[in-house]
Amino acid sequence: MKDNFFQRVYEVVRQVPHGRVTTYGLIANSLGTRGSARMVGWAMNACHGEDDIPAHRVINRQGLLTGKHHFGQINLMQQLLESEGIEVIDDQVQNLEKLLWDPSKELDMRV
DNA sequence: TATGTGACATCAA
DNA sequence: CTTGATGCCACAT
Repeated sequence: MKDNFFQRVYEVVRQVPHGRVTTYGLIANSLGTRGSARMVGWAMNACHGEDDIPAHRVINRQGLLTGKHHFGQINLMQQLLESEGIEVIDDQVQNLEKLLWDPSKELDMRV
């Protein structure tokens, strides 16, 4: 099982640098499925069955912690981000463009 | 088999 | 500027 699609998403998320964040659209874009950012979120929904998936580093285009509700505890996601040195205010990541990590750009996923 | 849903993104009005 | 509607692909029922 584990379609390559999901594994790809997990792998990218795992490779997100510490203290850095990425967005669903960016991941979806790097996967080659631009616009299907939902699949990234959907994959994350299944990330509970995976091991170490820093889903808290994955946020939406607005830098909003949309998926915080799925961490089991709403404050948890913000706590984790702040713990990494990321400034989060009102469930929103500050300096998003500075912390934003583009896998298709920073990561050479030629294959 | 078909329908609905989903942690989003983008376009149009 | 804001709000609404559509698309995307995979999974669940």
